Amino acid sequence: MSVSIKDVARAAGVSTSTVSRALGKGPVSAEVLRRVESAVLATGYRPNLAARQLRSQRSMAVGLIVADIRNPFFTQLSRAVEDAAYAAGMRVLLCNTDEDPAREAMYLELMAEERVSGLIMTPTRHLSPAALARVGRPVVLVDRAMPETDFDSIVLDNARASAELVDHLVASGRRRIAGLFGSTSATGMERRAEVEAALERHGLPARSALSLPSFDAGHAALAELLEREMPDALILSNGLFVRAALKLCHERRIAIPAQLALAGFDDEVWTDLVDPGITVIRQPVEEFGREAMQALLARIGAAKMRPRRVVLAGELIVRGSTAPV
Amino acid sequence: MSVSIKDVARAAGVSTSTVSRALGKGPVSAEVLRRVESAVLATGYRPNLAARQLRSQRSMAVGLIVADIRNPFFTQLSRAVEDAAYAAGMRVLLCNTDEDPAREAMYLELMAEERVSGLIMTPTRHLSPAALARVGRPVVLVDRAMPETDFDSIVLDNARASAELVDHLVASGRRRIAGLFGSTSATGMERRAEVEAALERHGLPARSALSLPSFDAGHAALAELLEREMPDALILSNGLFVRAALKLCHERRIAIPAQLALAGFDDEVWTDLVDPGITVIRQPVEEFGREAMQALLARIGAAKMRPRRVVLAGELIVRGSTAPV
DNA sequence: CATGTCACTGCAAACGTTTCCAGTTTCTGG
DNA sequence: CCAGAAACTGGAAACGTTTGCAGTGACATG
Repeated sequence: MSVSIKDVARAAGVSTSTVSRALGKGPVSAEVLRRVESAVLATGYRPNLAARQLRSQRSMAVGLIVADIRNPFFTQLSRAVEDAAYAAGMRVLLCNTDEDPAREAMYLELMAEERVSGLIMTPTRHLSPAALARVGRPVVLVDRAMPETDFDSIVLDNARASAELVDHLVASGRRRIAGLFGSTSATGMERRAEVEAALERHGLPARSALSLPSFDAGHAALAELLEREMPDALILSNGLFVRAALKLCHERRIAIPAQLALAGFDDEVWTDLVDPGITVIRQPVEEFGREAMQALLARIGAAKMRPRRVVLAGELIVRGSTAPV
Repeated sequence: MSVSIKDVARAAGVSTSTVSRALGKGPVSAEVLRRVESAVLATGYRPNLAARQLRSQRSMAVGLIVADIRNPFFTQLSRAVEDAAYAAGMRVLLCNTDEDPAREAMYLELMAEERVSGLIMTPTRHLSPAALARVGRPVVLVDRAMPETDFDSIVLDNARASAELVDHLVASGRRRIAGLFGSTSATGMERRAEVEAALERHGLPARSALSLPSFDAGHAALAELLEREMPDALILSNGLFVRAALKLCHERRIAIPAQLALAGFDDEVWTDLVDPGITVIRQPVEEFGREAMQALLARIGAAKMRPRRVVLAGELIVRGSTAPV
């Protein structure tokens, strides 16, 4: 049916071992190499990756587990990871957990079955390090990782970014600052803590809420938050929440920035298209992806290394949504 | 090293064949099934997918080749495909061509090597049917497909959508209607032809330009287009172009809809957050993905079927960007 | 000339499954 | 009670590679 290495060997008049070595990096004579190459062309041979993987016990595939690819942050991340992976001759298996620990666990299983050579993921808060270790492959955590984790991790400097946001809002005259943070991730928790700490440094009260990181959940949480006691500024811990906040302001005819200032994480494509533009922390997402892949390849190469943590700085982009009143 | 089916067989006191049947759907006694299941648990066995694929010649993976996952249309599409695929017990291999025929060809090669059991793709205009057939796997085209293609395809009713856009703009008083269309896809070509036909039916002149489907290229093309002769309405054949047009209007302080009406394809998340909201054709993207996967599975099941074409209707969503002046 | 080294090659054994085949037991109908 | 079918099981042969081992010559070194 399909043409195998045997057909190539026959066409080139050599053994299958020699073909294998000619295609790989084993030592072969120039003459044989030439014959094998033309035999490959003549027969239209394509190596069977399953056979190769079975024999060599290496898969040339990495897993990428994110919450939801439709979140632009993860979209960008995945694209960067794919590019880096293909450049290194590896393929990517993408999974969406929808922040559901059960799906997360299922996909970890699947990755183990696939014998991926490594794993990049944005874990939920509920994933135990033990479960992660049980996968038995190198793992790199991106965007979300407890500070004291045993795995390599690439994260934003959340302390600095949170402080910058708070400082900026205070400088622009806001005093009643509320925040909404993702409830499922270590990152959400971290940003909340850092925002509260920064507020405390200014001697201001902290009003923070948690929500599942989805547009609808965020929208509902914000509605409730604004209901209780109207703040004069809102800090949103991710792009979905920023969008939900903006939508809510439109619906309630809340004037930005006059009545309410808006600032958050993630510089999505539309943040400078709306009026006023939204003040955000831009995260170096592409760099997250590249660094993650690089860390993973290093880890695959040398399993025994102390876990490495890469902390990247965000960039505060000031727009009209936080203009002084 | 890793635990194989042999270990399970030994633990359960049966042969490997029986374990295989117990795990698959072969006939086994209840007693043996029980023993095998507990042996699997006890040993922590995970089937080796490479071995399974090698032996059974089936890969349980489908390829998905799109232009760029960062385009929200493809993001949504890929998510829908993934969901449908995982539901059917299949994995997805995602590739981004960036509209580059060379990369497209390379990924087709790769898919062949992977022995994917099927392929879903949004081809560039330059991909020859012959090259596609050479992959030797079932292929389903999504979003982009010549009407007379030999492959299954899922497409938008571009004729109707284009006519609706034109009719709406004319009804709202516009007469100098220009369009920008993606140059790399059959869809861009089709929409251009249909828009021009609709304009002709109204006895109006057609002014259309082509551009690579990226934000920057679209932005540049639009700048040039507006330079030459200012239209009173713009039709944009994809979400990137809509965004580029809006950005350009902001930069040039062109008033929407007073000076220029904006309408296009793809209802991205921000189209109702900007002011005025953008009039668009909403495409049933999730349905594209589901239908594509379903068609692919059908085709995998029965190779010999006449090619089937699914045409889905878009929905015109009228917003302020095309309000009558 | 003897010896060792080196570059190259082929043989054959894996890698972990599934599946064909044949064999054994148990059930069913007459 | 027998024949035949049906249900279940194990043995062994694949699937297409890579790779350890051993063998061949060629060539340099002493």
